[in-house]
Amino acid sequence: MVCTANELLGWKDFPKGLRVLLLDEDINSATEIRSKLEEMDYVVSRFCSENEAFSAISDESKSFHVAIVEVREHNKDGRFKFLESTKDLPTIITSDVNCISTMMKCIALGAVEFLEKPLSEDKLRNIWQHVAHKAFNAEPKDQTEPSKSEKASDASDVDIHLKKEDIKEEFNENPEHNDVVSVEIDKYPSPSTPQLKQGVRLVDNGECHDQDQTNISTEKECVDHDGDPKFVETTCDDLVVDTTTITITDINSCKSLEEGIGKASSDECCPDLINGDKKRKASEHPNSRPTKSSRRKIKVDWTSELHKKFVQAVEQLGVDQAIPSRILELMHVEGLTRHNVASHLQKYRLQRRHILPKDGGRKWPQTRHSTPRNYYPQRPIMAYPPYHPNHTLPPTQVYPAWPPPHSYALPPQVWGPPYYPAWQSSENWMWNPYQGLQAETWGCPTVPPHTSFPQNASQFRSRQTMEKNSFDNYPGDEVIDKVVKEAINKPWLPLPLGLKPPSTESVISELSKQGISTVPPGINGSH
DNA sequence: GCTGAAATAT
DNA sequence: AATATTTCAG
Repeated sequence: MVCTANELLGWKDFPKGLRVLLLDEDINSATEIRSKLEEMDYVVSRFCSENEAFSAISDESKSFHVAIVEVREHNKDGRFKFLESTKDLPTIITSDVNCISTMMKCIALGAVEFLEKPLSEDKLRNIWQHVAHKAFNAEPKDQTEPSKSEKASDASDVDIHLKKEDIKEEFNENPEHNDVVSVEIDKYPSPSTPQLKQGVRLVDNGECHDQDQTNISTEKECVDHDGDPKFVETTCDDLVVDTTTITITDINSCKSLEEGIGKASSDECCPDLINGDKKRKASEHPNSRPTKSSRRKIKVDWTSELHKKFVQAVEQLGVDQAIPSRILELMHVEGLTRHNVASHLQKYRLQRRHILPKDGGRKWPQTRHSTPRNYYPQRPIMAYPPYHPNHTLPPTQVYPAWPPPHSYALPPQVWGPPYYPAWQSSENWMWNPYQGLQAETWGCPTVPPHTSFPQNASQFRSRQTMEKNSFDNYPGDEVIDKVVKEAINKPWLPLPLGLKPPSTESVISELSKQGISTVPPGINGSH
């Protein structure tokens, strides 16, 4: 009875000649359907009762590829029986009464599709799909290869299960419907329409069995990915449910750890905390709160803010005196270790060494969430935050004291940007108020090209002038000479570490000479 | 015990 | 490949 794939492949002009069993009491509708089907070169046998249909089916000489069965309130029991008895025959249910519970039961009993009357040509034209689907679906069973056949039946089971879930879910809101369906669903062994399958897959959220070996592992992978520091940027887009879940988890863990901070966090805290969790899990008891002694060190994410602090400290000490322990002291970041600082300092110095000899290397590898800030041909870097209409900030907010008080309250291993004005997202952090006034990158304060901000430019030019003065404090050599020259010629480039920034007083006095009287607080580490 | 450099890990 | 941590000699 069931059309095989081979048959289909050899079927010339498919679906012409498709034999359709039509079970419809209503002569008018039956006639209409028949004529439409016959127009499409389908072969239609119409029956008024199940018994007639049964006998036709049992007649070896006739075999049907697909059935269209009309269901009404008074005949539904018989139709249910018909469905149960003809599970191999793809059966389309049709009715002019759109009773969802009846239809659902039909579907549960194996009907491949429900079509509401009247049946248009469009609806009827593609009924062959069920035949094809059945044929291809049934193919493995016809073959002797055990593994394949097993797989197929597994898949079928999954589908059934999913369908069940689907139905239950859909019926949850309506208990009355629920028992109609639930009684017999379990017996349902049979075909599903392509549509159903698709629907099922869409509904599939990974809760299901079998297949879930795959799903689960995928999910695990996803989780692992999420544990990766890059998670926030690279989410598992294709697994919506998983992503959402993980994201929520992330947010939660982030929040819980943030509670100690009592302030808005940056995007960055989550990945790192997650990362830390992951590491802990990998090396210790999962879910256990890590004790300071036992846990492996959590990787410090040197965010731009943290690094800013670092550079601040280094500048404050001067390169010569900048040693890890003192930097650490000045940074006032709880949980940060001397080792962390030492390591960072090492990198800092190495990079600096690489930078100093020539200009070409004036780029620092950017930390995550950082954006290259050295050359922005099309997007000048500003030393002041843009004046957004919605963000009229008081001066103290634009130039907060350094370091901000919050940072002292940071819990261990949380070094998110310590001070983020509400308007400042990680995306536009480069507009931060310190820039240009503090060397907040690797000794690379970013200042606007003076064409954009003449006022600032003159400010910085004057700073550079003064730097030349302070340069006298250092033993000169060709390299330094070159560097200083360059620093003067290119005031927007970073101030070499070997050059100490001028004192606040001298800056103020210089600025006032140039007619700039308003100096925001917090400059040059003066808090 | 600290520092800085190198090695190693992620 | 970049960057953080760990190791190790001084």
